[in-house]
Amino acid sequence: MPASARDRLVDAALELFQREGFHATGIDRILSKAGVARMTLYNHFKSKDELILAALRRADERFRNWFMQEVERRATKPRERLLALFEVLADWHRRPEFHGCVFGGAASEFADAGNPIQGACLEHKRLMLRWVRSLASDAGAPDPDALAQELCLLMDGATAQAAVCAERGTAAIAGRVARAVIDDAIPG
Amino acid sequence: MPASARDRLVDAALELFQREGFHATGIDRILSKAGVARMTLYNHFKSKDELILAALRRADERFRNWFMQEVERRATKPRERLLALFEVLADWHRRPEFHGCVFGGAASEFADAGNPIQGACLEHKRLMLRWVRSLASDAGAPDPDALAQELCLLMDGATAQAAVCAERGTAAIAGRVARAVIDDAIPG
DNA sequence: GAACAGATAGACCGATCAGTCTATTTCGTG
DNA sequence: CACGAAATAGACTGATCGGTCTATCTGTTC
Repeated sequence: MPASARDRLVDAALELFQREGFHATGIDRILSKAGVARMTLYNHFKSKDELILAALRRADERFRNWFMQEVERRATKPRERLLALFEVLADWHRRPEFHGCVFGGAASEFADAGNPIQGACLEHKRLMLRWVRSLASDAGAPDPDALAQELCLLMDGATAQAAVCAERGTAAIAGRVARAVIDDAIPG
Repeated sequence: MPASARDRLVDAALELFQREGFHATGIDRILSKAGVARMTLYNHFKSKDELILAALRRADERFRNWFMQEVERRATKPRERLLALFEVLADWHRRPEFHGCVFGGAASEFADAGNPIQGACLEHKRLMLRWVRSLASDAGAPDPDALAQELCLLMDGATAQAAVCAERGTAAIAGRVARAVIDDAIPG
């Protein structure tokens, strides 16, 4: 069963947005990449901004699912899962199609206050934070909220640096700091 | 003495680029904001990309000078200067015109390989890293390079988060982690 | 005052932008 | 087979894009 026109649109849009940015990607490029007619797009989305929102929603869902599965696959003990965060992060950064965090890019291209695209970026970060907090809680952190904030900050820093530098060892640096932070935060 | 047409162009361009992004900012908006004629721009720069490069060069120079001065003003002892990094960072994030790191935005909008704009972003990060390394060295860190990488990663993480979240307490979290990292890295 | 350099306004170019509309075709369901 | 929904190609709009060109004007400096 081939993917629906709508799915192909969102996939094509997401890939182009990540690779070339949002404003730099024209509707025509998305259409030809998805192999879809112009009116089909506007039957499913009332504007490019709505397509952007759909693409970000898909990016969030896909990325978080992948990330969570990878962490669970690599470690079972809660404390080791916190460390595994940074191994999975390194894997992501090493992928040839890695072009930085698409939510960071979206937030910088649509920084006008109250833009719903901003909200989608915020929601993604919020969901990631909540998940890391649950890991921190499982690991017995006395203040799981603080630990999660610190670990998410380290992940965002490594990703931001990896997006600018071709050098991709930033996740390892973040992981090194994370180990100290975790050891410091979790008794025993 | 009024600023030269060229200076006004670069200033106007930089402000618009930071606030609205690079592709989203048209030449006409820059011209009218700078109060400069169209041909004057193209007498000084052969293309919009060259204007972008000039704006990034100015951003780098201005930001680094301000940051270094603020750190030096706040602390004299080398170790305290490392901690002051995150106070100055917090000040930056609190500024009403803060819209994230313009170099991160540029890198995400011009991610095509070999783009000179990428090079300008890389150079900025490289110069910041070098300066932090010299601070770490002054503070007696046995491995100033590693400490500087960790601190820069923390700064980038705090800035990336502050750009997405309206909540701006991220520099304080990074500073908290930084203190532990510094205490761990520097003997005594 | 003459010559020259730099800035000016604004018309103009071809390309592309997001979005609309029509007319045709495809295809699963009753 | 017939109906209707969905997708198709492609023409079209008005606006804007980055960039070029000309003709005028302003302000130094010999």
